[in-house]
Order: sequence, then C-alpha cells, then structure tokens
Amino acid sequence: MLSLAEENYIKTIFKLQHPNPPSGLSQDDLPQGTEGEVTTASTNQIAEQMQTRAGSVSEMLKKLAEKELVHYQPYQGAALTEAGKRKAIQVVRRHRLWETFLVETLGFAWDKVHELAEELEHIRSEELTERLDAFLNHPKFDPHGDPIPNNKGEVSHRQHVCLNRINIGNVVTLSGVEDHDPAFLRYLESKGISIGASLKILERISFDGSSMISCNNEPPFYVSRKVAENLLVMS
Amino acid sequence: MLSLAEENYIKTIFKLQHPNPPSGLSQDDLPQGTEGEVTTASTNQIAEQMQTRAGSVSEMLKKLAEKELVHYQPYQGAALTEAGKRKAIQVVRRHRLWETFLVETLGFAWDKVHELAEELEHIRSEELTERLDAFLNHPKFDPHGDPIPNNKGEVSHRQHVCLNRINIGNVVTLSGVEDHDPAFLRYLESKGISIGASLKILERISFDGSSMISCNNEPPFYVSRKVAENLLVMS
DNA sequence: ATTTATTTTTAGGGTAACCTAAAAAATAAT
DNA sequence: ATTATTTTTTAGGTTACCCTAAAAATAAAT
Repeated sequence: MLSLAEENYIKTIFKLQHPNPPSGLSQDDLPQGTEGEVTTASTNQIAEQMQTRAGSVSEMLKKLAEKELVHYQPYQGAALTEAGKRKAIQVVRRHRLWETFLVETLGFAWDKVHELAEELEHIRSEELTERLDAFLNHPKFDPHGDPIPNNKGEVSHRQHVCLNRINIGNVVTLSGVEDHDPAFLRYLESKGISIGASLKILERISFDGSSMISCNNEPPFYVSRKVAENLLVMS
Repeated sequence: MLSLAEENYIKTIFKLQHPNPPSGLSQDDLPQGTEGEVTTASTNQIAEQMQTRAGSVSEMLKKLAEKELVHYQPYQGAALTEAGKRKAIQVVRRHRLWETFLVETLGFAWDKVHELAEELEHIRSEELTERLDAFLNHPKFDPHGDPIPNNKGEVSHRQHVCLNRINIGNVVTLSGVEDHDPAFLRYLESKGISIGASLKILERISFDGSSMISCNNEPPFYVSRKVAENLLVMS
C-alpha cells in the first residue's frame, strides 16, 4: 500500500515521463517520433513540480526504488517500473474521474476542480472508482479534454492539434486545453470558450502570431499566439 | 486548519459526549432527562474508540486544548469547546452526506460505506460539501437513519423508538439502526430489512424478549431481543 | 584537460503522529 | 484511613516526511 506522499511522487514522475499526450500503458501504439521514447525524470524536475527540495526527492527515490516502483541509479534520474506505472495510471484515472464528477455532476466551474481532485484521487477503493466510472457512463475524456484511462489502464487518443495549426476559414471544435492554470481557464470561460465550442479562424496576424476567431458564431475577438497554443481542437 | 488526526480526535470526543441521539449544536431542545447533560470523554474511552493508546491521547488532548478546541484538565477528561463542536459537526455532516451519496447515487450496499465515508469526510472544501448537499436534495437523514446536520450545524430529530417498545399487532416503519456493524447490516439485508421497511409485530416471547415479526408482509421470522434493540422505528 | 558551474546526494535536524513502560494521580476496596 | 487497583500522564523512542547546508558527482566552458 502506497502512502499519500508516495502516490504523489509516482504520479509526478509519470507526468514528467509522459509530457504531451498522456499516453497510457501502451505507448507502443503512438504515432512514430511523437516522443514515445522513455524519458527519465530528474531529481530537480521532480522537486520543482512537487514544490519540494532535491534532498527530499533523493530520499524518496531511494525508498521507491526499494519498493521496485522506480528504476533509480544515483545521479541518473528516475523512471517508473511497470508496477509504478500501473499505480500512477490508477491515480490519474481517479483524478480525472473525480474532475469529471465535480464538473458534470456537481456543476463546479472547470477552473476549480483540480485541487479537489488532487485530494479525492487518493481514495484508493477499487469499488468506489468503478462505481463512479459507471455512474458517469465510463467517460473517455475529462473536462479539460484529457483522456481518462480505463480500468485496464488503456487510454483513448485524440488527434487534436493546437489552434495555431488551423488555417484561415476553417471551423473546428475545442476538444482540450494544454494548460490547466485556473486563470487561463477563467479567461476562456469569460470568452465563452469551453470544450465542444465551435471555433472559426477568421484571420491570422503574421507579425505576432495572434488569431482572430469567432466562438459559436458570436462576435469575433483576438486571441494571442500563446492562448491559441493552449487550445486543442479537432476538425 | 486541523490535521487529519486532529479531526478524528474531535469527532471521537463529540461522539462520546453525545451518545445516543446525536444532537447537534442545540441540545437545549432535547426532551428533558434524555441525557442532555454535557458528558466528558475520558482518555481511555477516546483511546479505545480510536484504536490507539492512552499516552497518545493525553498528548493530543494537550495540543487540542492549546488550540482551544477542547476543555481539558489533566486527569479530568475532555469536552469540546464551542469551536471544537462546530468542527466536529462539520465532519459528521460531511461523513453522512458522503454515506448518502455512496448509497443513493453510487448504489453501494449500506454496510460498505462507513470506511469510505471515513476518508471522504476529511475533504474540507465548503463548496464541495454544499454542492454535494444540494445534489442530494438536502437530505435530513443518512442511509442508517442518522440525522445530517445542515450547514448551520442544526439537526432534525426523529421520535423513533426501538422495536422492543412496540406492542404486538402494531405496524411500524424502520427509520434507523442503532448499531452500524457491517455484519449486523448484512444480516438485516439478508432478511429484507432496510430503512423504510414496514415491520409488523406478531408475537413476543417473554422468556428471552425475542419477537416474531413480518417485514413488508413477507413470511414472518424471529428476531432476537438484541437485534430488536438496534432497530429504530416510527409509527 | 582543467577549471567552473550545476546537479544530486548525504548528513544532521525538525515535526507530527505513534508506541511502551515507568511514575503519578484518582478511585475503589478493605 | 490505608492499601490496592485503575486511570492518566510523562519520559524516552520510532517512523515518515520535510528542511538546510556541506560534500560529491556530473556536465559545461574555457
């Protein structure tokens, strides 16, 4: 049984190892060259992500290595073992199911659910997870468009691309956001942009890379290059 | 902010101080003589209830006294302060709301929800609690018939009495159970006895105090004096 | 190839729980 | 009212996590 702290370390290492498309157990079936390579998480990266210090991380890595949850050679960073990966995916699954529950069932704004899910994800009951999943109708994606691993640890992949890659005149649907920062999410909310919204590209300013778009056929407005980079869309 | 351990101590002291009808902030409006007196929780009682040792309890009581959550004089036991009581009632509220959610929404068997609620109750978000309460339609009683304090800490009281006090021939409705032991709850389940069930008293054996009853007009069976003592019913 | 800079580890401490066992206080029994 | 028993506290120790700062290893720069 993992402690709360251990679960958080495992989860963080997993995230660092799988940066962009959070692939599940099967990174085999990823499009070639999409960084399917097994990256390793450095002590400092882990410390930064977890808001803790390198010394604490070293200590914990030694413990996790003993439990055979990570591969760890001093000074060489850490990578999850198969067992560790399974644990991590369970946590991610619970996290995303709870986020879905909070938004869909309890009506939370999507910028407020992360911290809560961060607590709820540590309730380890299998039965609870499965019942929650069933209650929510086995959702494949959470409110931010991130895939929810199923109970075997498999995830569905979407071919979404960021809004910057869409040409003028095209209409696409928002299927995810890259950044989860509450301030960013509130900004989107204020513009009426939410998952499922239809976005039309009206113009692109080559000077700064910003785009003029209209959301759900409402009056158009500009979004910066940085904002567009964090909007994931599908045709 | 209370630690998990502190919350559990507070909750335990509250339970020990309010044995039978879990009265809320207002024990004033309890029927006279129903042990509305402010009892005090002894170190050993707390230790036994929490499966810990007296030494640990002493230590914690000192800490809680410093935080002004309990009144505590060495060797004299502990009693919650007003602030402590408010905290305790919040925990009880969250516990019973989650139990209700688990049974009503996720379809858990009522003997399995206690441990889970024991974890969920420690998620301290006000907004989560209020949204959950609203989603469940502001339930006044949990799946065991225990009152759920509202967000002001007030509880509804029921005039239920134990089944032993009902005379032969009467038909009553099960509104609560005294004991929450999973084994007891599973026994009830097996007999078809659940909250809301109609129970008719057909016979009472004065020798051992057992009763013959029929549940929901099904074929009758005997229940021991001890079982009947733990069934709370209303006319 | 050294030196310099960065990263990581180790060493030594801190805190919040917990435990056991001895000492002290309160309660019960003769 | 002493003595015996039970309850409670205190004292000293353990574990899991965190921290800072010095030492060691690695990586980068001249």
